Amino acid sequence: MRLYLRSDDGIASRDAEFFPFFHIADPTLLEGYPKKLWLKELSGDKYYRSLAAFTRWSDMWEAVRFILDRYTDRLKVSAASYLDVPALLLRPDPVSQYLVQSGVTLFNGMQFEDLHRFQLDIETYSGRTSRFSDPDRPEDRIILIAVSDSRGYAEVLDGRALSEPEMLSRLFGIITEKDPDVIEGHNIYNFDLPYILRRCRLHGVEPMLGRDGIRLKPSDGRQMRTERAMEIQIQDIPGRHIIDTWLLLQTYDHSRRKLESYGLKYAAQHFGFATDNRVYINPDRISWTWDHEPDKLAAYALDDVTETRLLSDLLSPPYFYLSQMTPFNYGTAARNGSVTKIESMIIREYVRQRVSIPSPEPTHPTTGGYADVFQTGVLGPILDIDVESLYPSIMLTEVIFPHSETLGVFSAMLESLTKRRLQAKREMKTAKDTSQKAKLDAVQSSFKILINSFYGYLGYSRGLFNDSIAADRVTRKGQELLRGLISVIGEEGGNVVEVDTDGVFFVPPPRLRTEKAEARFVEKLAATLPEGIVLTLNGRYRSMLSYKAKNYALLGYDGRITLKGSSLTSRSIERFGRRYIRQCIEAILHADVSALHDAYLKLYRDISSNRLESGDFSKTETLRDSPEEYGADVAAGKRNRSAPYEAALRELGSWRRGEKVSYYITGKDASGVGFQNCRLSDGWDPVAPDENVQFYLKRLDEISRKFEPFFTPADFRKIFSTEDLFGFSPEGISIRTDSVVRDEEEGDDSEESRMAGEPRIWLDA
DNA sequence: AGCTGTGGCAGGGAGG
DNA sequence: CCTCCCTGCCAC
Repeated sequence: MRLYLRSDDGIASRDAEFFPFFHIADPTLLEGYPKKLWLKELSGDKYYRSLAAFTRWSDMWEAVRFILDRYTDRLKVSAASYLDVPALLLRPDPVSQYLVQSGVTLFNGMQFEDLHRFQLDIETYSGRTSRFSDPDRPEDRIILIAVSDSRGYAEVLDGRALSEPEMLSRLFGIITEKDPDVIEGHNIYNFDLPYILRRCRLHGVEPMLGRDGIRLKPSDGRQMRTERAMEIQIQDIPGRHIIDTWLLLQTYDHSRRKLESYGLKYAAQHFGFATDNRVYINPDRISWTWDHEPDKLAAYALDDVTETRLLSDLLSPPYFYLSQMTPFNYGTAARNGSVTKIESMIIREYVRQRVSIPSPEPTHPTTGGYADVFQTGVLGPILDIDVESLYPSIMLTEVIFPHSETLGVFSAMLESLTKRRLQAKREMKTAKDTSQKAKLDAVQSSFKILINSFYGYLGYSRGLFNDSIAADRVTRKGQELLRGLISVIGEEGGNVVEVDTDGVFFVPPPRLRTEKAEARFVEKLAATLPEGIVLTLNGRYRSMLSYKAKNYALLGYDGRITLKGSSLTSRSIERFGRRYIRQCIEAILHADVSALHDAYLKLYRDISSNRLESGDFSKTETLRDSPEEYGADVAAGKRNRSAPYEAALRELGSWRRGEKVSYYITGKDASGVGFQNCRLSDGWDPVAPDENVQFYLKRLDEISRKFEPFFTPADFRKIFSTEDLFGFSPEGISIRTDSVVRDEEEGDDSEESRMAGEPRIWLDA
């Protein structure tokens, strides 16, 4: 056994802190030890030969004891349960979480196609209308299990022919027999697997999903804080990898932001692999369909697993290749963040060179992206340009890297990944074979995933090599580039409408008549940027409705309208409001003032005469905090009472963190306090509607007020009112376009304006 | 154990 | 009334 400790020439800036680790390498000596201890990746024994591991299993405990003896006051020691790691360690804080691999990587030489992938989807029954099926309620249960695999197999286990325990046993039988490497599902982490496990517990069936049983992780419940949060109960299915296409879809959309929902059916349509005869069933009609058209439900479930496989075909390959670059196995690589991956790669080099690792520095608030709106109203035509990979490009051209990272791994990695990505993209273009093309595309996407998080790492408070001053320099440079671009566009006769971080929407100079001329103009703009900063034309639009910063609508040359921004699209706006906003924007973009008035009038009448359904005026919100946390915060005066929580307290009593509830406002007048006048939407009765008409009419007017800036006050009052006894006429009403006046340099408070221009970073004197 | 960042808009309640 | 604070959601 060799034990490496930080050497005196280590690079940690604070000498008092260091991180010992041990490293033992020689895989062959591991043979003869119990499989359970050293087999983790069970895609077939042949892949284990490349695994580095401890010389002897007992060495690990020897090392732990050694460290404990010396550093017992500082180290919180935990034994890693995996042996596919040659180095581990144990320290008070972050490093311990990283599995460090020194040499050869898992899955080396394997292709994505080599994996045997298995898809799984369950349909469940709910005895109560419009509530999710609950695995802890005896009346609720699994009614169908659809399975398929990447080798053409597909089957539906049917609750009509089999009891629930029989279905479960059959499922485990199939999995054991097929013995796949990967189990895939849409939202499988949050729904299918936990549901299956709970039912297994209920029936006393062993959940034999893995090659060696299933391992559970007690949920600590602390993970619900973040957006991506989930209540993962499954730590691992030994021997198999779990791929959740729902998670992959979110990650995919994080950088592209094109998806309106993360539903499987929506994704299948978005990516264009939904078939014409696909069966669609409204989620809240599943139980009804089971009672009345069970065959239809079976067909639906089968379509689900098919689409899951196709979605996975598209989204999961990059993670397979990431597992070849990082010390994370396939399933983990598809689940953890990219910052973790980058850091593990850096640490790997430090381990290899036996240089110690610094601890994270406290982070300071840093400058962010530059966002601004210069014009509001309807403008066109519009060009959308953006700087490609703005922050990574700045880091490379300006040579901005963490100061504590002395080996230069960070910059070398970013450079090499960028180079290799470009190369993969080039090869992809010339590749003849479609499967080769697909592989290269996956490889270049996997590089992109890493490249995009180098900047984020700088400001990440728990990054071992973080450097928020460097992060601030990057964003400042980004702001500088954008401002430069804006002024050049202005000088050339363009009219900048809206800017955000790395992109600009502008009206090109009127002298440009053709698409070609626009492209040449963009090339000219690109030429004004420094070497290494690439500007591209992202899109062309017939017109744009500019509302506020980060809030706008685009009308494409194909007639399609896209809305952006929380004030126009947010799910926290009632459905009737979102629909109404879209109608209004469509009308404004087409300069159809009558349509605006009609939309207002119709909605006004629908609300007044209770013609809307609860789904139209309900709000659906996530209960992020548990009943206890909410109660405590309210009692402590840290937060106000709010309608969704109060309604849930009254009607449900309790809930799980992260559960969503729909509620609406009741009562007679619009001035009441919301949390005292609300009900869960389940209780709404179309025969005796009790929604607060006055309140929702007020909401209609509030929402209408968004369009105030586009009209003169008199015109606005005419359009958005019901007072048209003598008929409404759009005559003489036009849509306003305004330059946004900003009160810079007002001089009212010189201290404040000076501060605004100052770095937000402060350094110790 | 597992967790990238900042900036902007909006609604609701409490308190001046 | 208005302002402040908190929370949620969204753009990049």
